[in-house]
Amino acid sequence: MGRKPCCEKVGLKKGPWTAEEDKKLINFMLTNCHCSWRAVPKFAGLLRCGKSCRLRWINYLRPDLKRGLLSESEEKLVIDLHGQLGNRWSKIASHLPGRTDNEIKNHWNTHIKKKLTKMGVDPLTHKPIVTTNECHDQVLPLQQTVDVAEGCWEVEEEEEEEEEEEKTMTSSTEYVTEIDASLQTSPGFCIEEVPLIQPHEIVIPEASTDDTSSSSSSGRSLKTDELRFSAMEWPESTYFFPMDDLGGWGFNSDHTLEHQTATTEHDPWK
DNA sequence: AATACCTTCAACCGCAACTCT
DNA sequence: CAGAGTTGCGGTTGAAGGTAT
Repeated sequence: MGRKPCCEKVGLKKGPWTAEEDKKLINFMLTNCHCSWRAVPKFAGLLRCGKSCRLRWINYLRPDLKRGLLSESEEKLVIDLHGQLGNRWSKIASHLPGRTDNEIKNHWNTHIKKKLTKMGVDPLTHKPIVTTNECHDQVLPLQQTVDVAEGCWEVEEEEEEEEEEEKTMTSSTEYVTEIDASLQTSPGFCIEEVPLIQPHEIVIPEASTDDTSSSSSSGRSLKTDELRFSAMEWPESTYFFPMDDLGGWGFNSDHTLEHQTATTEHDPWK
């Protein structure tokens, strides 16, 4: 006898989520975050199983998610952590605020694996890929592995000019420590926890005088437009897009949620 | 322009771990 | 303590978009 399925699957929808479903889930999660996932679809009015809702929320809708490709330092950190932890993606993700295990796993499989292979490092073992017998069983110390990785990225930087980012870390291990410290000091927000925000608590900040916040600019300059809540402050990585030109979920001026498809010219992630 | 092939990543599935009764 | 229910994790799939021919 098998276990009962996590939910009644008959009549439940599968596949990509629609904007309407997203809206229902976000509205529900922002006001009723303390009920079980199994009950979420029922109360949120969704024809999905709880598991699917959980996945959608955690991997895509959660407001503290960072979007876009992993930065160089994040990639290095992932390699470093993968060397220590293996395919324990959730553990790795816990060191990268705003990133999900699924995202990191995907990025590893599509980008990092290739990069490591290209530079002669086995992505599974983190050992150099060798053909000569003399190098068999030679295990690279972790730091050496990372150094090799850094060499590769230096080459890449020349090819594609990267946005300058503060990379003062002398090693990825140090970076891990720093991130852990920042997590511990973050103002009362845990990735695993969704803060209870009532709709009336949502406030929109005054427009910044900073030119870079104008809607015509691209990329992370939108930071100054990020919305804040009176009850608490969302972490740095939280982005609620203004509704004029960016895709994704955002709040209208009357504080209602709305989804909008991005125009490619303004979508910072394209 | 049409087609085939490749890449990406959101979403699914099965199972293990954890929690509750 | 045992069994049922719930949650979380990691592997895998497949649709969509991009690129090559």
